Amino acid sequence: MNLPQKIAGVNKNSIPRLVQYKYVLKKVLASGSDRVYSNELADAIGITAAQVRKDFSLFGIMGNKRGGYSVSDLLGIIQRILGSQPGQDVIIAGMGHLGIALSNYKGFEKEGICIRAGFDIDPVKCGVQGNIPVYPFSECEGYISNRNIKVGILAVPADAAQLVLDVMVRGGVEGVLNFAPVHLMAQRSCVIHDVNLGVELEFLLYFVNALNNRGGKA
Amino acid sequence: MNLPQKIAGVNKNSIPRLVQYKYVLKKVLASGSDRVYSNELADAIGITAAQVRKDFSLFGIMGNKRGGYSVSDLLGIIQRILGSQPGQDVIIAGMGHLGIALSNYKGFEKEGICIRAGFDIDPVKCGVQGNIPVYPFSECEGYISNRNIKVGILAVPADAAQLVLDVMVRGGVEGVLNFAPVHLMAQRSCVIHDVNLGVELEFLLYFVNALNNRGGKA
DNA sequence: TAGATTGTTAATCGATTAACAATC
DNA sequence: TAGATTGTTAATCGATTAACAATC
Repeated sequence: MNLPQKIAGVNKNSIPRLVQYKYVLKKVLASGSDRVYSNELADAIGITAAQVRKDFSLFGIMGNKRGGYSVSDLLGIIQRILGSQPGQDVIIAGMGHLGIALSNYKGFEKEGICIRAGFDIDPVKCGVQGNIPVYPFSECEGYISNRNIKVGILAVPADAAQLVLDVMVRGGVEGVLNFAPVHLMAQRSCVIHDVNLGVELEFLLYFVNALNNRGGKA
Repeated sequence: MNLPQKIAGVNKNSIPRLVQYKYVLKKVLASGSDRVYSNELADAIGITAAQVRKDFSLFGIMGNKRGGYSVSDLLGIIQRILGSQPGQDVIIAGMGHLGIALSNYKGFEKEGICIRAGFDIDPVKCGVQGNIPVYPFSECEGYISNRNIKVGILAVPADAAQLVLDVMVRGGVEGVLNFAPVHLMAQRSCVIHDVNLGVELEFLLYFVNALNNRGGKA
């Protein structure tokens, strides 16, 4: 199972934007202001004000016809929609540089996300890496089921990814963020969201190359 | 400037799929086969065969009404479309764990991509990290212009990102893969492609939370 | 040939943009 | 009030899916 196509008719593309609005709102709030306009939010993330209002409309978010939106109210509503509550525990399989980078990621904490532990087959990587304890991969399934972990990050090589996913799913994980460049299949119901860094870079290269071949040396 | 909206009427979503087809085709070729069917490609990346044929149709790629596609031919055509040629030089600004992870990324090399160097303000990070030389950030602009680097990866903290982008653009970069969680603006023409790992994780969390709130404890 | 797969067209679906009435 | 901003509807745009004729 990949991403579910539909959650109650919600525009899938609006979700990452809600997350971005949340980030911006926190900055605005920290800056002391409690009022924000749709065009300010739009500028802050590089979209149009109409898009912002449309997103809000889809989720029934209402502002004030005159005075924009209350930052703190809006933040609360968006956090509720996203399910951002304290205590969202996550584990990481594969503590290479990417795994460590994610375990160090600033800002997860203030979204209520806690990276609890890492797992690796390499004993050298076990112990403590950065902020989190790292255990042998053999303990992964038990850890997940004992602590009722719902989300895992897959940062292992491509050829190990399916096997590691199977272990995570057996442990009881319901969602996986997959950085391995392979298409995975979950045995049981588990949402898989793929992030392929190679594809992202090549996607960019396409546009750089395409623009050059238009202007110049094609 | 963010991603250009249109390159000659091409479906933007088909580009990352072309990259994925390329990966699959290389595997198939390595396995010794030189024939592939649209449904095989579809299964390998988790989409439908109709989507594969539609993508090909958009780029004028033709197979054989009976026998599918020649893997080697198809690979050549897709590589030409993507501009995958040897000698695509890339540099990285910010050699934290994410920067190092990217510099170690297997598989860039066989796509003709070469991560040439890293840059960091921290002298401790300079020298050699993994596979590439790391220079003081002060040398970044000169390096880019001297070596005619066209693409940069931004793996620095959010508050440094705009400044580092400005330097890269002054050096002559035409495309940037940005991992910093801020919306950047380029002075001159430069394609910016954002990858926000926090957003990706929260996007996944939304679906996990939403599915739970449907079935159970909402 | 008969069967299977392609390439393309038309239909559907979904997302974004534009426009504007409502209203504070 | 006059002006400005919202919330929503309609129009547009783009992407995916379905269907099927073409054909090897």
